[in-house]
Amino acid sequence: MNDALRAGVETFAPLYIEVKRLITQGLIEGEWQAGAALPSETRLAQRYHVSIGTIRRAVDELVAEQILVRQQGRGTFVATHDPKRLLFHFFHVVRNDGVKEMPEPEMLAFERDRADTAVARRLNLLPGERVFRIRNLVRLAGEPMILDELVLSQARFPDLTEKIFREREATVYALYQTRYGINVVRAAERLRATAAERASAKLLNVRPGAPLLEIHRTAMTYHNTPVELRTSLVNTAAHEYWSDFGKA
Amino acid sequence: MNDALRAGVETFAPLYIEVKRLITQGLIEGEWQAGAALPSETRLAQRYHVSIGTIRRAVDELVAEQILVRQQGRGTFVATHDPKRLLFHFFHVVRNDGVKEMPEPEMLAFERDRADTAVARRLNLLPGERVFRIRNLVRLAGEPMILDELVLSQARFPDLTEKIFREREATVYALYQTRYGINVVRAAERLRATAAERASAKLLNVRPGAPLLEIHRTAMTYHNTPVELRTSLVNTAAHEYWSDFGKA
DNA sequence: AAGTGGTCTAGACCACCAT
DNA sequence: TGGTGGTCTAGACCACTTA
Repeated sequence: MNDALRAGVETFAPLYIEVKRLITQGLIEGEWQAGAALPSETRLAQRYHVSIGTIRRAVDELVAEQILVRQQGRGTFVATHDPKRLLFHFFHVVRNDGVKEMPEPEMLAFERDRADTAVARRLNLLPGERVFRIRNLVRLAGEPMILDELVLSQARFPDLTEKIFREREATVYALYQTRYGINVVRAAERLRATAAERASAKLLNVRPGAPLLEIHRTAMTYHNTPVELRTSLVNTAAHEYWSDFGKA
Repeated sequence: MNDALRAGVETFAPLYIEVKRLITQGLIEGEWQAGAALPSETRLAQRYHVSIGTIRRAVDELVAEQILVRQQGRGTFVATHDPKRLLFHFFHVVRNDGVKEMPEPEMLAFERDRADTAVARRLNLLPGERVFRIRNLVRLAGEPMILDELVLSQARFPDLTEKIFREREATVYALYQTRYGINVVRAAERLRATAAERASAKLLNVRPGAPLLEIHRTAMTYHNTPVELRTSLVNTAAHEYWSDFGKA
């Protein structure tokens, strides 16, 4: 594109970074929906007036970030939130012997609330903005194992109701993606050990004061924009949190 | 290299993977020591009879794995275990407000033992092989915060003594690297919540039964070969474990 | 000024998938 | 058979470091 696309951009970046930004923009604007195929690399090269090598460099990074998926001979696709992706990329609790079990969530409460300063900061909202608070009990192999609370901006999920959330057919992130066009692409997690309070202990079937793993997650969409806060309490008597999935 | 280097290799892999393997082999054999510069990409291309593009592809991956470090205009270097690398890549405990504090370890015990079946499996040893067990109390900002136990194969660290370990000048991984030529390049960690036992509680200055974060780490060198097991007990009253460093 | 890594190009050939 | 991604090449030019 030789400066054509760069015109008007103050700060110059490598071409492949610009191309990556343009592709991401297309994803944000819904030009390519989840599961859809992108144009072939040849066509993308024509469209952005760069060589195929530059396209490949940009797509390489989006594939590394698990935003796109390449399939040789078929094409390049927008990653979808199927159960497999959830398990491998966003769910890190594993049985002691290494077996991954599919989480089975049950909604306990669905409330409307307002963001305090901490929530506002972490969700990029103003203090006092409306949020949903949703509590779930998650079972593994039928046993209650995780208690979590989600916080979402009402502005971002305008018509979300308790019924929609409870009766969804797929994972929570698939709901965000299909109904609201919000594609969660990354999650940052912070962990600590804590003691079970009476209410949590009862739900998780442990004694009050028992050690639980507390996980604070911020789930993000493109450009690291936060869209969901989640606090999980995990009974790690027979399970562990695996910190390094995926690498080599 | 057009099949020249591939001759004798049964299972064909892309050239850049072969080149990556050859460079890694050079690192294992000590051809390039920690901190040293590799030959320039032009020279590597000549040496392995491939184009510069293929060299770059191989080096790209080693850089992504933090095994090599590129510096434009200067060259490509073997990553060293300086305090900064430790903090950013291998030490995930951070103060609640996000400030990273440099860990200050104090050796408590240095013992010789034999591997039980679990240790043997995780360290790729035979049950009964000799190991070191080293316990440390780690302070953050002067306060006791982490209790850890390392398990190392005596065969891998032949002349290691209590004195050498205690009087080392740099980090543990720098010691492995400079004295034994073992470069720790990756660590896998599994976490759980546990209750403080009497002895640990006393050392960490918490009450018995207080929740502690238990971290099981396997530190690995090239080809995911395990070289160190480490179990840490962390007081997370004012600290957290950050799970996703480094990404975007 | 010389040498290094960083970007970008254009094109060849291969492996795989759909039809 | 035609289209897709995957690999590999050769070379140009740029940005940065060192001397």
